[in-house]
Amino acid sequence: MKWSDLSNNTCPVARTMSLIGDRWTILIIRDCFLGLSRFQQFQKSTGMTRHVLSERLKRLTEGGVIERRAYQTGPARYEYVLTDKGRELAPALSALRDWGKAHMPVRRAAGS
Amino acid sequence: MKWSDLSNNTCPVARTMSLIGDRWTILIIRDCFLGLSRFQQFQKSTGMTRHVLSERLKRLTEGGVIERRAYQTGPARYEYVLTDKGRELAPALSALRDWGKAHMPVRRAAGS
DNA sequence: AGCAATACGTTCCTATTTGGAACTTGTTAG
DNA sequence: CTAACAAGTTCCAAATAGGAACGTATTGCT
Repeated sequence: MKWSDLSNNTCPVARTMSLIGDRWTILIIRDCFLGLSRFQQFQKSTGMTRHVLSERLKRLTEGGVIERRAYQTGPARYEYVLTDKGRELAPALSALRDWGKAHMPVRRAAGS
Repeated sequence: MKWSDLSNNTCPVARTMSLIGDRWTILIIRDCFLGLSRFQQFQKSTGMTRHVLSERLKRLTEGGVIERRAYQTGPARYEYVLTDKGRELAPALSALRDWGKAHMPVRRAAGS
């Protein structure tokens, strides 16, 4: 079975992952909660490639988690902000953050 | 930047995702919460390939989320159960499930 | 004895996804 | 006229996932 066939799974966790379960996606959503909204901001903050960022933003927009909107014409520029649906991921993000704080200590880099 | 370089990120969400943020991983953890513990059970339940399942179980075991233990000798057979650390993912799983129930309706297959 | 079934994997090959860098587009500032 | 900014797209190589077959150790059936 392919990952992409998960969207009609009877399990709600599986359906959730089919939309936000790809690499990097949850970090974009985290950035949205932190107030970031622009392409370059996401790219710099997460370190992901433009290529993948572009694809993820498209998917999240189609999925209704974020909304794409022009913040200037001229050279058209867009930003991405959470929808109500997206904001309701707050409890999930909090839980993942709390778990990370409790169970995923930062390993100090060698030689520091 | 590579996905695999995320484990020492200063953000706890990023560190969490570096361990459980790969495809299928959260569905394995869901299955553990549902009481499944064996290789074939996970494979049947999620539909993922043995190949990937094997890799994920290794990683979750190394990460201390699950524990691998023999449930019979003879033909050695192993099962995988959540550790305390793993069980503490319950709030995150609940949040993802609730969000899926609320926002990810099942699209009925064509012709049903 | 010989064969199928069970069950945890590994191996091999192909297909899809990701990583990295360069390029595109439209406008303003120097 | 050139550089800078900012949101992407394009191209290619590297890594990961999908699918099927194979390996291994034992039990039960005939």
